[in-house]
Amino acid sequence: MLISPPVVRIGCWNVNALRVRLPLVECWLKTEHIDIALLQETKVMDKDFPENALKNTGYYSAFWGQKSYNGVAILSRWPLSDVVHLDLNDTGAARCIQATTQGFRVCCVYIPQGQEFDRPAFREKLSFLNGLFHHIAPYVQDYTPTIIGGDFNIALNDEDVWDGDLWRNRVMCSIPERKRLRKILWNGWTMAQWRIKHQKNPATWWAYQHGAWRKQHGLCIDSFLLSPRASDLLSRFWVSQHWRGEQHTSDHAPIGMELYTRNTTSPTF
DNA sequence: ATGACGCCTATTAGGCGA
Repeated sequence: MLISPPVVRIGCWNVNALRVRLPLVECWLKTEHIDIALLQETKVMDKDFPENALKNTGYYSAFWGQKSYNGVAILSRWPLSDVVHLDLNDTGAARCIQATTQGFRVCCVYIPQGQEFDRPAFREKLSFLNGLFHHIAPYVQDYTPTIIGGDFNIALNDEDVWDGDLWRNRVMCSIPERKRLRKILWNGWTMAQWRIKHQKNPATWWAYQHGAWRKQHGLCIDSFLLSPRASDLLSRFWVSQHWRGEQHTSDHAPIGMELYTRNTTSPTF
């Protein structure tokens, strides 16, 4: 029986294929003392998900995968309940899974990258963002602290990109997608990055090509969005960029945050 | 440079991601 700690540590990582990354992911979970993890791009079907290996490492898991692409999972030291698979843009892609654990509602999202403006994939990206807005809107005023974490594939501002001028109006930085993410934020969600409020937010993704990591050509596209109640509990936020420098690593770095588990004064919900 | 890197699927070449 685990004793409730005063804080809970939540991690989030686009792992780019869980099976090849499992040793690195387990190393990350252990060294960063992660209690709850949100994983994207697991690229593994449910029948092949390494549930037993993770159980032996100390985590329950909820997962929704498919062959070759996409795939999301939530790991927790505590049992997961109310697990739902959400097809937010009616494409059938395994891109959103939600569960409740240790009193937190956790929603793990892998937003489509969008490819090019004239492709269906870009319309599906905007449609996913519209669907996400509506799905999470009721949670803003809910007393259960809610966390939306994942790979948003959107750099919200030019300051979130290594070269804002070069990236302006390209996919991941364009006005339509930024508007949709900002609309979600304006509805009451807090980006965990705001807790550390740098001039430039720390990057979370560097392309495998072009020596992007070596040149520090990165973008901030991974985040946690916190409901007001969760935002009230936010203690720390960090980007663990060094994992991007490992051999055989993902093109994303993991992010993490610490939330207090104490009660806060209840407003009149 | 219709490239590059790395993973996937399926068999050594093509699709996709970002």
